[in-house]
Amino acid sequence: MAQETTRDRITEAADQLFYERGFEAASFADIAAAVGISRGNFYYHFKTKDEILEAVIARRMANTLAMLNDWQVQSASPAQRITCFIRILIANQAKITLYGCPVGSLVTELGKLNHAAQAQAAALFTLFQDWLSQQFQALGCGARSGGLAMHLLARSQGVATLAQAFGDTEFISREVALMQDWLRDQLPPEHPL
Amino acid sequence: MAQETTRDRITEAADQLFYERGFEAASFADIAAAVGISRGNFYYHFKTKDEILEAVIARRMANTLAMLNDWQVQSASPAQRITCFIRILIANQAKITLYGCPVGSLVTELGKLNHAAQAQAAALFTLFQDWLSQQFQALGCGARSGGLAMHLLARSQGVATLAQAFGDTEFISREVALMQDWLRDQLPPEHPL
DNA sequence: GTCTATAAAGTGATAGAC
DNA sequence: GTCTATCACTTTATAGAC
Repeated sequence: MAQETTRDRITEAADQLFYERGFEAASFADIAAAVGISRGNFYYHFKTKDEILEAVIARRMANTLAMLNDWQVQSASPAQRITCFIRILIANQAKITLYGCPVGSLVTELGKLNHAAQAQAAALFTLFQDWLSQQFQALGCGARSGGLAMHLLARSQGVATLAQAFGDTEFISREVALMQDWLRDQLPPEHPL
Repeated sequence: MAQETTRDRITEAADQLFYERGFEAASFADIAAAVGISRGNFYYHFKTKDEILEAVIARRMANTLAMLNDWQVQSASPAQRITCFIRILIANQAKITLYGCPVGSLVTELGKLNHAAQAQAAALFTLFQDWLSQQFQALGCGARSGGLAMHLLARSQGVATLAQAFGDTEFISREVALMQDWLRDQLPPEHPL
């Protein structure tokens, strides 16, 4: 692994600040302060704010792919892999309660701003959707797989939104249990949990 | 009904722009242009941007209460009333596909901004939650009513988020059908649809 | 590769004429 | 009640010294 460049440190700080404060609200000054460099130095690494956003989305894509591959390798069955997805809500409950879903909130904001990068950000959803769809396929759900994947994605989005609105981690636990019940109901007899 | 005041026209335009562009991104200049008055005149009616936000939230509270009362009066059964709620997704599908849910996106943004009005905005969710909870109570769902109401609220939030992300109205239709199936499953035998 | 200084435009907000 | 003019500040972005 190569040494972490200043560019990487900027991207990392921007990733976090875009999540915590939103894309527009997070200013260059905020990011520069977080990294510990001057605003001027900034433009040596990124020419525009949109370039930083692009780098942040690319970083998230890479991190998401790595996570999905981890789940793919470390889980024994498709049903267990889907359970990994459902349980991110638990693993990240503290941050979700404060800031919502990093993907959902970014895509929503970019949509309202009519920002060209909205489609790239939405591709993060597609990453999850395709992967989940593959798992449902492996379970034998056939043509229903894509719809089941979108359904689960929507469920977790809604949970994140309401958990943030009310600052309620208990709600996350209850809904995660419901999603696991739902998953059990989708399993064909030949693929129990 | 009294004549519409300039203050009302400002609140109405701000309501729409906060929805379409977001609270921070919608500037005084934008709102003033939409109403057709000068920026200076603005401050005769509202001293700060937070005051406009307060007025917008109050407006939405009043409109929501009126809508819930309408459903209460015009529907014959609790199950039909819950169906009214589910079907807002269909009624507003064009705007939802472009801008997401007006309540969810506002609450998420205000949370990220650490804005004091986040709690007031979240009270819009509580309005729906209490009303839905009453309907489930009337159906005989007892202690489960509050949880069922939150569950349905989360489902519709998730659908709005993904529909905006992908610009997909078809997805709304499919998920609305699933929600109606779900509702049917919650109904006790003595309260069919 | 990092800094200071600064430009150019937009923001919320104010003062005062009419 | 509405306007114009303006302030103080922040934003993204640039220029040039080191």
